[in-house]
Amino acid sequence: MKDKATSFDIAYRAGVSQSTVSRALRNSPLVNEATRTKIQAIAKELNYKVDKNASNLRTQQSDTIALLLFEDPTNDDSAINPFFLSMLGSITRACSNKGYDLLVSFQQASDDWHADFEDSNKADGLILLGYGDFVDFEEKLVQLTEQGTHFVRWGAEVEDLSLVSIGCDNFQGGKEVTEHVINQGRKNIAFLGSASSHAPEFFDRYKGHCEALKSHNLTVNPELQFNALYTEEAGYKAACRLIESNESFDAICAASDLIAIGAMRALKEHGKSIPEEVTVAGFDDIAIASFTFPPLTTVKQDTKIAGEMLVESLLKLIAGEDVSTSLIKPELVVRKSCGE
Amino acid sequence: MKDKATSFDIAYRAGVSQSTVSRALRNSPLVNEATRTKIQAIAKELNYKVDKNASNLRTQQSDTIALLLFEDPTNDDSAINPFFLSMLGSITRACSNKGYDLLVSFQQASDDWHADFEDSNKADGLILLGYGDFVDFEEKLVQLTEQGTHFVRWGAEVEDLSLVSIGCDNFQGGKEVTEHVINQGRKNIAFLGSASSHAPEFFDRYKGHCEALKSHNLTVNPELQFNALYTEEAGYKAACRLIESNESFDAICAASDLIAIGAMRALKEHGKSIPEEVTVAGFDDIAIASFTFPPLTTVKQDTKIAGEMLVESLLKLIAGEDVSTSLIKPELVVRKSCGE
DNA sequence: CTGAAAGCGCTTACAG
DNA sequence: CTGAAAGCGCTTACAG
Repeated sequence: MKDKATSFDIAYRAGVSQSTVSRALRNSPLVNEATRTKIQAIAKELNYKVDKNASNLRTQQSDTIALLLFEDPTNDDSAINPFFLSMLGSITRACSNKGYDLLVSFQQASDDWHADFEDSNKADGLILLGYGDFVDFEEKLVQLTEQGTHFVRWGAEVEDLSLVSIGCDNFQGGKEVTEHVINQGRKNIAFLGSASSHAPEFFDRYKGHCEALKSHNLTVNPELQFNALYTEEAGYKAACRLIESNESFDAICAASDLIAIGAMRALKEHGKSIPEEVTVAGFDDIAIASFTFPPLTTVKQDTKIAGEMLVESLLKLIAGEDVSTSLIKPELVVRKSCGE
Repeated sequence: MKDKATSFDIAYRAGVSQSTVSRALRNSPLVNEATRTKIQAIAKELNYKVDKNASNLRTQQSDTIALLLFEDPTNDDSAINPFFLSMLGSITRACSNKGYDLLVSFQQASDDWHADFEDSNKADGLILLGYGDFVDFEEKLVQLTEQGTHFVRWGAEVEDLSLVSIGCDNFQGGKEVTEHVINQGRKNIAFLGSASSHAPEFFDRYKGHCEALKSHNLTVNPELQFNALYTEEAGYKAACRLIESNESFDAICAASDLIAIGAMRALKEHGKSIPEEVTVAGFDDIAIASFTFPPLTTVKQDTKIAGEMLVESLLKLIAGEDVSTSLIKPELVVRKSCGE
């Protein structure tokens, strides 16, 4: 491998100063047209690329965004949650489109992740994405804000904290899907998913769920809510508890598709037909949802739009513009798991 | 936001020189224990982080790897292929474990992607991942090699090119799955997937497929091979062509799970029962494969191991060690789409 | 329009 | 064990 060319090499060949080379390569209008053309030709010929470490050091910005995907530590080695994987893809694409590079990092318990990337000048800003106990997480958000770090996060809006969140309107989504289930004639509807401030997204979906029940004059039976977090296994177990509880139920609204899929597995094992005996609905619309049997009725969170909004909001924030928290509209996707 | 602290700020507070600060923070054995402790305490207090641009510029390395995911340009805005998405996740995790950062970039037609990251000193090496016409792609690989870029790629081994590839033993996988189908009593087995050097992975799977047929004294009928590339839609269309061809067939081996899923859709639409009338097998074992109806028998490519091997091989390469191309063992995953 | 020069914040050979 | 100094490769105010 030959040594990399520097701007001095180009200057030498072009018979100009290194400053002029730098200007020409940045398309500065200060530089003479002919000189610029010549310099750019030489640069191309030498396969020259501006050294990003040097230019970033000089300009104190990196044109790079860091994506921190934090996960439940219990979930160590297993597959990444498909919804977040899809977000990862969409954010990567949105960054490419904006000419930014994306540094991706998975975070576990490490307690100083919050600042590393921006403080070490590797990224101009951060996108936070993931799950885990929100109460623990909140402290870190406060720290980040205090340090003046530029960041946006995916998730539910947080009261009393002035940070930019992009999230799905979970309340609305939970309400719409439950209304659909009610319209299919179901009355005893269980909710599988944690309903506490430790998992605010799920909690909002549950609140929307309850709202739908109330507005249709159905009673909210707390015995029909079972906690479950982020895995298919959690959904399976919650459904087993529901079945063994002897509460009567004819429908399940799950706080996520993965939970719904686990619930379907439990129902099948217990000989319950879907959707005849029990209908099942999910949330997220991950790719798998179209392929379950029966295909899963769910609420789509548009990851493509979400990724674009996260990136755009962060870039505005970095540019010093005002950015407001915003909600993405959920969309009911009717398949067959709640009847035709 | 207060200004970031530099090593000079720390030096000032600690009453030592900046060189000593730098040494202490890098845990150099040269530095006195007490001095080091003191300096590190101050650094922590000031929330100091080494400026990576400066240190990378100085050391000429970045502790960063770039992942280039190139895609078929026709596939512009749709979802990313789930198999590659899963690889992305596993590579990210493997990098984290090794203490490297990962720069992710999607590449389309752009014709000078090959060098950008390493030449601009943003990354120490490259991982190439993706699909598209291999013949076009090959030229770029040659260029990369000539420039002395450090890179590894996921994919089939390439003769005559000395580059490091990590890939699945596609021949073996194609052979095993076909043998399974034969053992289920099927004789007229169609293959859905391109069989040409433009898609070497698929081609190898097809070769393994043919080998299995031959070794069981079944004739290879070229009329039963239909081209299809990387999408569910392509699989659907190929299966339609198969059905309309009036060739008789009782089984389909697909070159990927996505193709298999598309084929299942076509079969169902044409009223063919799976697995009774036609069995279907895929390749990859993407997450969706367990949830199709019936669940898809397929060949697993272990993305977790693959990601680790790609990262480890690249790090060795960067360190100047010899690395050999290697193959990952495929694993037959029997579900119900080929009968019990 | 161009050049000489300073400086971004580190790491590390050199000298002690 | 520690410090003074050079230098990594750029960008950009300053002077012309």
